[in-house]
This record gives sequence, C-alpha cells and structure tokens, in this order.
Amino acid sequence: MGEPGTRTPRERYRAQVQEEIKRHAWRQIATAGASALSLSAIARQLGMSGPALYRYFAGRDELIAELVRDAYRSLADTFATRAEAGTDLAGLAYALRRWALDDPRRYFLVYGTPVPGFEAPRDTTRITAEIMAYLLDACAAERPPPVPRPLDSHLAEHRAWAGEHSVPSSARRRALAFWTRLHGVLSLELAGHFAGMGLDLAELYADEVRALGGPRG
Amino acid sequence: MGEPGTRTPRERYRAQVQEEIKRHAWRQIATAGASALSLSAIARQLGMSGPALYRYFAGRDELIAELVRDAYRSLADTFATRAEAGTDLAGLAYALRRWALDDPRRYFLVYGTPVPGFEAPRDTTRITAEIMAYLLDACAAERPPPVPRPLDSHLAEHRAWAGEHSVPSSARRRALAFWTRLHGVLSLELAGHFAGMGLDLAELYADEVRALGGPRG
DNA sequence: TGTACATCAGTGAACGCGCGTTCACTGATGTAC
DNA sequence: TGTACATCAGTGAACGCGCGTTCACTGATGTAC
Repeated sequence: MGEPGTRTPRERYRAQVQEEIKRHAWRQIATAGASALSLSAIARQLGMSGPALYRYFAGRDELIAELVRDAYRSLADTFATRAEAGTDLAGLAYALRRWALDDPRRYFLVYGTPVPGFEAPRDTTRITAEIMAYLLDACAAERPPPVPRPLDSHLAEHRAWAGEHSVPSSARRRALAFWTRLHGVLSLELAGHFAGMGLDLAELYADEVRALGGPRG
Repeated sequence: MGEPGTRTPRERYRAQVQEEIKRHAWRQIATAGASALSLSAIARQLGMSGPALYRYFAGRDELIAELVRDAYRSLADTFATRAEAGTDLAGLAYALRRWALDDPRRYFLVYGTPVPGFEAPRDTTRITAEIMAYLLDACAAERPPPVPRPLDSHLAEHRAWAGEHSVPSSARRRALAFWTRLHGVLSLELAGHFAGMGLDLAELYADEVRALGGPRG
C-alpha cells in the first residue's frame, strides 16, 4: 500500500467499476423497480459476464443495501449543503422536494413501500440520525409566522375536475389535506419508519385528524 | 340460464374457485409483495396445475388488476358503512386507519410505491370517485372546532429516543409533522395519484410548507 | 533492468430453480330431446 | 327415463425465458528481489 489517502491504479479502477455497476443498477431500478433488479442484466449492460460482479458485491442483496445507503447519504448531503446557507425549515422542505423529483425511484427506495425480503442495512441509522438532526435544528430555530395564509388559487381547476360534486373550496382543500396528511402518517407508520422511536402512533394519527378540523385544515 | 339473479351450480363453483385464487393471491402479496406474485405458486397452493388458472383469469396482469379493484372497492364500502352512521370527517379518518392496519399490503397495493409495469385498471376511477365523494361530503358538513389543541403527551418518549439532540418539544412536534405531511404530498404526487386533477402540485406542496410554520405546525 | 512470483479481474460452463403462457387432450357435469 | 351432444374445468407436456450463485480456470497487472 502507498501512503495513506493515496490509491493504487488497481484501487482506482476497482472503485470506478463499482460506481459503474451502481449507475446501471439505478437505471434499472428507475425503469423496472427495485425488486426487479437483476445482476445478470447489469453485467450484460456492462459487457461483462454475470459472475464478474461478485468481485465487487457479495451478491444481489448487498448491492441493494449499498444503493439504500447511497440514497440516504445523498439526502443527508443535500440537507447539509442547504443547512450551510442558513437553517430555515422551508429551505429544507424545498430541498427535499427537489431531491425527490430529481429521482423518484431513489425516493421510493427509501421512503416507499418496503420491498419484501429486504430491510434497510443496519448501518444506515447513523445517516438517518444525521438527516433528522438538520431537521430538528431548523425546527428549533424557526419563529412561527403570525398568521397562516389560505392558498386556494389552484382549487378552481380542481373543482372543474371533480365536476358534479359541488362543495365549497374550503372543503375541497380540507379533503386534499385529508389524503396527503393521513397518507403521510399512515404510510410511514406501515412502512415501519417510526419503529423504535417510542412514539404512540395512534396518538400521532389522532393529532393529524384533529388538525384537519382546524381553521386552516 | 335460470331465472335472473339465480346461479347455476357451475357458476357458483366458478365464483368460489375464483375467490379462493384471490385469497391465496392476497396471502402471497402479504408475504412477498405484489411484484413477486406468481400464478404457479398460487396454483400449487390450490393443488391445481398452473394452466388451470387461465380458466379464471386472462393472466397475471388481469389477476392483479382484479385485486386492485377489490382493494378500492373494499375501501369504498368501508367509507359507505361509516357514512351511514353520520358524516363526520374524523370518523372517516379512523375508518381509513383501521382499514389500512387491517391489511397493510392492501393499502400499499393501492397507495404505495407504484409497481412498475402495472397501472391501475382504467375502470377504477369510478370507485375512487366514490371514495372521494364520501370525503367531500364529510368535509363540507364539517364545522371547524374553535381552537386547535396541542398534543405533546407522547413526545417525552420520543425525546428519550432522539437523545443528545435537545430541542423544545414544539420543535420536535414540527419535525415529525414535516416528515409525515411532506411525505404525504410528495409520495402521492410521485406515485401519480394527482394526475389529471388539474392541481398545481408545486403550489400544493408550498401550502403544506407554509402550514408547517403555523402556530400548531 | 530482468526474472520469479503473487495478486486479482474476468471468463465460461454448469447447477438448479421458477416463471408465464400455449396447446392438444381427457373426463366430468350439465342440457335437449 | 334414457340417449346424444355440448360445455367447460382441469391436466401434462412443452416452449423459451431469465435468474443468482459456484467453481475451476486464464491472463493481465503489479511487486519483490
């Protein structure tokens, strides 16, 4: 081995191929979903034989675990960059959205329906804790704005879509919030994202339900 | 054919087997996920040969489509039953949660990460519209409660979990809301559940972000 | 600078597996006269 | 009630496919002296 921090040509080559494998793996996930990820297909795309991949990953499961790690890492980095520009909650929120839209499959790999048979690798908790930390900092620094503003500009179009059913747009707005918020709590709960947090999930849900009745529901 | 509404023994038998196939399909989805659903495996469990299933379903995709229809149907029925007891939003909300917890995979089949290669069958829009109708009715009937109540009882435990990071519990509450609400909007958007509704999704997201800063964030 | 050896990326054949779907068929159940 | 026929559930063999993983190997690249 050379000096610390230096890489031999072989090491560099190795890292390069490893990256390329992951790149193709992501492309495959994007078009066919995580559970359809196939080592043989990746090898084919790279012009290698199937068994060659075993030089780089212990197997299919390990490759997926690596992708999960990378996804979390990438979100943590996104938040880190954003946090340097100042700790504001809205900033993080929009960064999150950009990150998600940038690659929906990556988002779903981490926050979507759990892929049966695969659990998040144990060592991701360190990264998720980091993500949570940025969030908590921003929330703690936040000063609540005086008045919540109702924003119904786009509801006219939705009214046109819903057609026959004529209800006031405030109700329409609440119905939308019903879906998005309850789906948010529920799907995260069902996917196990609150596991071990010591939260009373029924209570958390009840909170959201009560909030829906509120003035700006 | 006999009188209208009557079923010949053959028809009854047919319906019965069809049900049994679906029952096994659900069991398989529960343990292995929708994308792993296998006709051969179902046939094996039923003690039939694989090709026999083609008497009952045109193929794998049609079977899944049928399951999706059933899932929507079941939620619509749940809401219908609930709506008979009076149109209150909270009632629907809790019915939804019970329905989801009752069979998480069913929930995810419909509201989770889209299974690549399968789209919801076209004829489900009628059922989803029905579901939406119950919701809109309840929202329209609702009289907003005067004051939103803060509910932080369970946050003490969460504080213990988060450990080192000491922030006020209001911030903690907001961080949780950040995840659940934004995940709610985002994942539904990414999964295409707002497609064709004529909504400005960026605006919808911005709404939630603004609400997070509010007094009861 | 040259030689002997170690490392290790990648190959090709093979194993055993399960899948969806088709096809021509058997045999039981129902129907018409 | 009995016979001839139609319907249709289910079978078994076959097709062609792709998969993850193992194994003994070749051949290029790097290292030590």
